[in-house]
Amino acid sequence: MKYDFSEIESKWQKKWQESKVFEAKDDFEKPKFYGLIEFPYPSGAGMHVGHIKAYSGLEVISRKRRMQGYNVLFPIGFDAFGLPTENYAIKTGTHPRQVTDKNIEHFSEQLKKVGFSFDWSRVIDTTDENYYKWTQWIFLKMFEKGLVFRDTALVNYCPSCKVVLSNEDSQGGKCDICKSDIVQKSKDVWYLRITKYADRLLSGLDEVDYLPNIKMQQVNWIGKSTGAFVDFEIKECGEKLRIYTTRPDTLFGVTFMVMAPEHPMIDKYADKIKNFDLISKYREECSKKTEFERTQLVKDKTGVKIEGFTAINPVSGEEIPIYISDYVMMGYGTGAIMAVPAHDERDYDFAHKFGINIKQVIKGGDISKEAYTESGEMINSGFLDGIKEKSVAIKKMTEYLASKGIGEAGVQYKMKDWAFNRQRYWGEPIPIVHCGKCGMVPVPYEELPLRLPEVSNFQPGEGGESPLAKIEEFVTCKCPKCGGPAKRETDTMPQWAGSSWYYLRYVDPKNDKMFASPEKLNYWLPVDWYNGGMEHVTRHMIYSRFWHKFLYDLGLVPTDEPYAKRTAQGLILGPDGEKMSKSKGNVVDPNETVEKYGADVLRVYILFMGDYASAAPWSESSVRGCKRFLERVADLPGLVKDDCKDKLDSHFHKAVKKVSSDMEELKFNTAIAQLMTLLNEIEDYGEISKEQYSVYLRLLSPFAPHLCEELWEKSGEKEMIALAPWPKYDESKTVDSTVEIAVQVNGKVRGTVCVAPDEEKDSVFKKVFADEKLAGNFTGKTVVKEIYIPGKIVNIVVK
RNA sequence: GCGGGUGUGGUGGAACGGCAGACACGAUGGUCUUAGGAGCCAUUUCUUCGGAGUGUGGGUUCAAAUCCCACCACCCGCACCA
Repeated sequence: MKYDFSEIESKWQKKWQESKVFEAKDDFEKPKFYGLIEFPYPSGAGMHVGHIKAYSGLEVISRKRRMQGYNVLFPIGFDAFGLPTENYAIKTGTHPRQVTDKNIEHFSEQLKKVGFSFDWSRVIDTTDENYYKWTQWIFLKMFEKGLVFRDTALVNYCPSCKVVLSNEDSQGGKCDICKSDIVQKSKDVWYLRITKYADRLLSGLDEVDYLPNIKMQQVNWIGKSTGAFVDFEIKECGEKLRIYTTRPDTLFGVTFMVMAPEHPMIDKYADKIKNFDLISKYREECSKKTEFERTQLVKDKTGVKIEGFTAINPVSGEEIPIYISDYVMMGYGTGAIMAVPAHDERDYDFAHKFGINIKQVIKGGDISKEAYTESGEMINSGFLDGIKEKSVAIKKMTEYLASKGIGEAGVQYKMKDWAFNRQRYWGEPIPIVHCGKCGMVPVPYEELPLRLPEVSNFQPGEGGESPLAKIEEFVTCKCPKCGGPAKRETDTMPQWAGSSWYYLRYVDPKNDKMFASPEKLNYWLPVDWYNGGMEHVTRHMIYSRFWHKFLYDLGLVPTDEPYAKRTAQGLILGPDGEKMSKSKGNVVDPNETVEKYGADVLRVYILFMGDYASAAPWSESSVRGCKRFLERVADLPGLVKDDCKDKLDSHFHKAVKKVSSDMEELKFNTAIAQLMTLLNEIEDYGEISKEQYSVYLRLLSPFAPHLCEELWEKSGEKEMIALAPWPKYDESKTVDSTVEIAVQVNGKVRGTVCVAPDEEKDSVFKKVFADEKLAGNFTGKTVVKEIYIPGKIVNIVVK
């Protein structure tokens, strides 16, 4: 058959759309499969090959599930709020709404050309007011439950985008969007109290099936540590300075203490500090330091001794000096530490620079050279002396602290509360009203959605305030509580808001009474399999797990965790092996491949190019190889014979087994390789039965659906292959009647012998020793040991 | 620095502790052609043809790419988290 892919592909894309085969049915009797891919941000640049790889994995799984008889929900939507669209709108003077609509249309068209089996009847758009109504609704529920709070804080601020960023969006001190250096700025910030869920976000990981590296990253991100809080009295003012430590066992080794520059006690007792001028100067220097300086100068500790403050070690009674230094941060623990230079590298560096005494309390290492951070026998530690186990010493000290009322066991997390506002136009308005009399008042639920007003200028204000602040009609309003004059909040939600619950909306996208009906949620949740990029494993995933757990606590969703299983695809690198980027000029446009080789070739190539979870470079010549493969498949009908012998039968049973299981394990490359091998075998043999042909097409159809539909139809089938039953295999038929196994002598392969898979040992060795080619290996030697693993190998040890 | 991962032909990559290099790409030779960046056939880890080979060096085992120990290189997270 001539393989006219463009004709075949447009024909079947049209048929799929018209017949609605990929629309999920709310048939609660059928077993369900909910496959989720990360919905794209519809950028003006259009689709990237990375999108295709990200979607292809679950695309083939979803197609397989339909063939296995599942009711499949494989939805698509658009995460369309966000800065790039807004920046483009500012640049071109177009409204973000128009930009978004145009981009979504363009994106949809491109996705359809690849033949993804998405349910296009459930498309969602986070910027649609019928969608963001519910984003605001959930926010108000959180407000109601005390999970939303406002605070003035030093925030990560991007001077270029003029926007406050969360810690997650400013990793490494760079803006996630424009890569500019972040500065610290004092601002009013809305927070979501995600830390309240820290422990459950951590323990919930035990119940889900995420790839190990994904779990690990989330565990790291949450960053739980256990230790103790200890109170040190300050002699001069009598107040207790509370610190957090993971090493209470080293309490006897404390030789100084350090406070963060922003620690409130410094201002509180300014009059008692003799060198306050010096301290103030140091604090100023710290606030000016860029993130770069702070991270690059880690080894070079700076600080100032607080003259006039002396702390008292609560267990030894020793008097110890207190310093301020920016190696201690206000944002973690209590903003103050006990320093044990003998057993902590950072404290050691600091003590070394400032000439502070170093007191060893754990035996081992060489304290004159470096801090000893391993475990060992406790010394110079009063009642802990002689203990060799770190955990025992920690336990004993913690119990002692608690019994004396000078401390207690404690837990800390690296994860911070979620800064939840942006001073931008293209986001969900925060539905809160500020009333002089009543304070912060939520917009009543029945007034949702709180719509974005029409604005002509999307440029943020110079002071970093939202463009909404300039719209008088929007800002001025009545307090929903007292009816008095009030002002609306003008900040909008961050991009991560809409994506925190979108998988819930897919279940019931047109519901106007609720974000989704309980019956439908009950049936479809949890998401059975979620695939996406590693870059979203810490931010988007943790945020959405948090929202989900919140909704679960309100009884609004049926499961504690949203995603039962999570995998991640590897990057597609440029042909040069580098990460694709416009500046390197190594970006591959998927549309060109579709035009030139067809969507089926593109799909097969992307899944064949390498291990799905690893990065792999693009290779156009390999794309051509996949084209050749499909062309040969298109010629397969010529080999179909009615009276074909069943010589290849076991090959087919093996292939069904391998392709089926490889797909489940994300090993699409070897699944396709198996189909290639089978094709080679068929061509070598020269004929194939009608039934075998049918099996072959069904196995290949998730990967190359257009071509397989066409061949399927040509072979006389009336129904689409998309709903044909997935082939089954017979385990007993995957085993050959004879196998050729290797014969090793002293571990080296010396020949082979043909035996039955379960042949008796005696019989096998009779054949081995009768073999003329092998005989030379035994002459003049004594057989010491005979090893036979049925179906695998023979190894003979001789001397 | 900490955490995780990877290391196999010219290339992408296969390989439940059991014949390393499946499947492809590329290359070489042949065939068919006015032509070949098409198709088909053959060869393709290295080799002094004895063997040697999965980053390096040890170990466990009848048997190691695979398990254990040490080291080296690269990639990805986090980064003064007390």
